[in-house]
Amino acid sequence: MRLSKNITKTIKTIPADEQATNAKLLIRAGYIHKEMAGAYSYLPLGLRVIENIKQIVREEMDALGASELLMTSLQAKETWEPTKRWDDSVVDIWFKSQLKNGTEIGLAWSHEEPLMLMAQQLVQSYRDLPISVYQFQTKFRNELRSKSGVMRGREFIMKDMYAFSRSQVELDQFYSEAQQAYLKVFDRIGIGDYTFVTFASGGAFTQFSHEFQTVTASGEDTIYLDRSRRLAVNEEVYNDEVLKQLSLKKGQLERVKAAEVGNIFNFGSVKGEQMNVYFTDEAGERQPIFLSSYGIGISRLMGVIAEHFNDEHGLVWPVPIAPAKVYLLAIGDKKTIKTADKLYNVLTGHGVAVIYDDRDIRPGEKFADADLMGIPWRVVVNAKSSTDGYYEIKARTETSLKNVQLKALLDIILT
RNA sequence: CGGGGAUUGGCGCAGUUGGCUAGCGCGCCGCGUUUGGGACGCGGAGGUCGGAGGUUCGAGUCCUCUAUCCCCGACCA
Repeated sequence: MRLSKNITKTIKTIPADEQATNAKLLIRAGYIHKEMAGAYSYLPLGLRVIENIKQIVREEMDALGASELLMTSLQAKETWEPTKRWDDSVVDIWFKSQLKNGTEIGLAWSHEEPLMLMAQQLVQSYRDLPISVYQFQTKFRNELRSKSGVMRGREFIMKDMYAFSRSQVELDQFYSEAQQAYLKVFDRIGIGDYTFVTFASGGAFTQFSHEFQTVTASGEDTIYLDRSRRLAVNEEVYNDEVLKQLSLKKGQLERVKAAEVGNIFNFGSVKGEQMNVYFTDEAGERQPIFLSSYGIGISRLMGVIAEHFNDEHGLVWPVPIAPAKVYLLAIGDKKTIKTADKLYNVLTGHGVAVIYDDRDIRPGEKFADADLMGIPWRVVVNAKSSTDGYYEIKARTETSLKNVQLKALLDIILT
């Protein structure tokens, strides 16, 4: 990406209508644009981060054997009535509208019910099971109060996966595999060390659901964390009995703020019974389908990571999700620029995502923007580079510079 | 939904007790000098003060209503 072609410009002043660190940084660096409270657009850089997160999640979900689909955001009233969840007094975050003919519709805040209805049609036999699907979808939730930048929006991107099983045993098996896959995702994204499986309220179906909570001061949740066991309990279910049940010791627990980046639910056969989704087993008996669902807040993750990884100069993206691996800039005359152009092509040719600052501005601004945008590697081509073949490279997380030749440069960047 | 704060060029802000052509910084445009950590000089463009109504000779400034944004709380399948 050539910065001269990018619609985004970094800004020095902090947006007055944002308090949250993630929003301030993401807006200043040109990753997102605020449309209204709780609704943000993803600009080119922000979209790359979103896509990078999605790709990691996609790979891990695929590894579980799930297949990707994409459902509609428009939902029918009838779909939600069997479970009573169309009712505003039961689910109070609906955005509702209607068709020209007066038919009521809702904007998707979850896809559990529509997915179940789809399964009713597509899944008939035990031979069709187990099966799991997932999607990256925009969810709409009419929050009374959205806040904290992209961490709690009225519109956000979520990965939701649904698994259909033939029995509780089969469900539990998948559930624990998915849990491992989730840990792997957060590891790969760069927040594995700060993200913990957390026991939370399970709703009407089971005693607990499992959340994945990332420790951060800006989090909305309070959890009690046992670091040695890498387990936590959400404050909402925290009591002596629960501690005993999980054999957690009060003295070893830390009370910390955290942001929920994932949540997995075990619905058992309840949903299948409620919505009349059955399959025929080996014996020819009609059995309710077992459902479990698995969410990851994709856009919230971007916010949580921005909150966690930054310094006084700006963002500091973990390498796997950074919008580019390299921030390339030239300092010097036309000949230097030509050398930088060449290097840009070489790097791009190796599949490296590069932000090439080809703007006609002073070096200081480029350095400042490289830092603010939080790109992992900064490569400088200077007047000498074209003659001696050395390029300067610096990591965003360090202050020391290295001068290396192309081969060494590639070694550093490609590993 | 309860409480608190805010709304003035693209962004961040200042505008004393109501008073003349509404200012400043950043950004933007032009010319020149600069070029390894957000340069500098000169010259420009751009706002009718969130919206509606009112008080007044006169309203960015006072009153009423309203919209939006931020924060705290409540809420969060």
